[in-house]
Amino acid sequence: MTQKIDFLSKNQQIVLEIIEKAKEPLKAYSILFSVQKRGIKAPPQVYRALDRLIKLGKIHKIESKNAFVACKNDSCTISNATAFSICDSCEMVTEISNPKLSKYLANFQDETGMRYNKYNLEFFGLCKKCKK
Amino acid sequence: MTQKIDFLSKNQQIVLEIIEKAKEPLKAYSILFSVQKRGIKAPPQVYRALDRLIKLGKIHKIESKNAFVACKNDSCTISNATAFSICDSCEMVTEISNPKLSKYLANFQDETGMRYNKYNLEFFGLCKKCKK
DNA sequence: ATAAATTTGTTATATTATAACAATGCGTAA
DNA sequence: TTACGCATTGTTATAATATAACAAATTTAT
Repeated sequence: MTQKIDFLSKNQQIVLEIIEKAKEPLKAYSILFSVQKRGIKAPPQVYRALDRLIKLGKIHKIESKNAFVACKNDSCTISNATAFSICDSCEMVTEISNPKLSKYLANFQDETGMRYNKYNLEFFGLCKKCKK
Repeated sequence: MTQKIDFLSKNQQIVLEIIEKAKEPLKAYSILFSVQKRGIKAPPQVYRALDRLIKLGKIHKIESKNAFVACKNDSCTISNATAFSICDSCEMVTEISNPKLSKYLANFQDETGMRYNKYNLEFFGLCKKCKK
């Protein structure tokens, strides 16, 4: 049988904890270094945990940064519709949860008639702090 | 003086040509291999050309694939608003140019009042061919 | 309990990208 | 013209990101 959908292995819990504590997106190798004391020794262990956590919607990957953030939305158990706000100056990343936006994108249909089951949107600009 | 904005160096022309000819997104190292006959020998030469072409809006990077596509929109000279349609099965990528979508995203404002000068959107699904 | 299947650990290596510095070209002011 | 400063290009080396392949351990099905 395949792994139960709501169960996290030890490694997955450790990795998730680190990412949830972090105030900014974490890189895979920085996660690796900070969990080496806890018994995770090699990249595949981290990447497997990351893959699984992504599938569960517990974390998201910021593609433009190759970094990972915890999903702030408690009820989010799928990872098929994500939008982020990224500051070009301080690199702050926040997840955007805007029902209008989600609805607009989920229903978007292009000229070819192709329909989508997943999207990722990354906005870049200067955050309030950095604009001052 | 800084490089003229509408002038492409030899390496930039070569790299652009390869990407324009390709029917699918190209990876940096696959570009490198195919241009070695033409005198480009090392990664930094390719990456510099790619960076410049991106800034000029001649090509775009598909972040989820670390691959590069030519901009189909002739008049596109900036690279600050991109949207792509990506087939999960055949990996086909096409640029979406939908004025409504662009307008919607360009004007999007989140709760924090942060304003954006750039966005990248990637849609995933099955293309017509693969859905059959 | 044992075989089959899945998950986890481990080693090695592939892939993607950039730092650092040298060589070359290019504009300009003496 | 030449020599100086500055930007661009070439080159070597290496950093950063990610996965293949297989072994060991654990779980599941019978």
